[in-house]
Amino acid sequence: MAVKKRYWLMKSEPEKYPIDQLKEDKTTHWDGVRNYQARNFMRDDMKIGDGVLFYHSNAKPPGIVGVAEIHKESYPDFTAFDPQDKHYDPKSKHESPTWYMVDVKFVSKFKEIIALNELREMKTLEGMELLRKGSRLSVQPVEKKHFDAIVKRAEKQ
DNA sequence: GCCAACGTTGGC
DNA sequence: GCCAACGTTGGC
Repeated sequence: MAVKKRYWLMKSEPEKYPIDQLKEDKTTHWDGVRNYQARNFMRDDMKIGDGVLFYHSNAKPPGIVGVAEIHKESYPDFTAFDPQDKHYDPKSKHESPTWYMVDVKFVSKFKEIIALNELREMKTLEGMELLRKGSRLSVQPVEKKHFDAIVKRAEKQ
């Protein structure tokens, strides 16, 4: 029985991993998330085929740049085991990993970024987590109506 | 570079 | 369990 498709937003700094890189790679593993709430979404709730809004953070301007989808469900984030890695976490053990990641697949890149200031002006996005003051979660759920409104907006570009 | 809004750590 | 100090995120 198919489970209802869910929608997400995932942030990436374009200096580290821009959407163009995902387009080239086609799929990638989403490593380096070190926040428990974000981890729980990835580990427990993300299913193959779920929709993902790809957000560029720490960018000029910040905003949503395209769509991806969940390509592989959660498995241990191996970068946490590597002492040489920036995201190394000695608390995470192979037998009981602390951190998990998923694989995402490129779907589309918007013709133009939908900048954060534009998103804030869209009435249809009222209540969206991303737009909440102080929102910092790098992996967050998105309501279908919000996901659809953003994709629709992108199609009008 | 500043700083608000968190999240984490560790002393008590 | 409380909470001050500290670290991080990320917009501006």
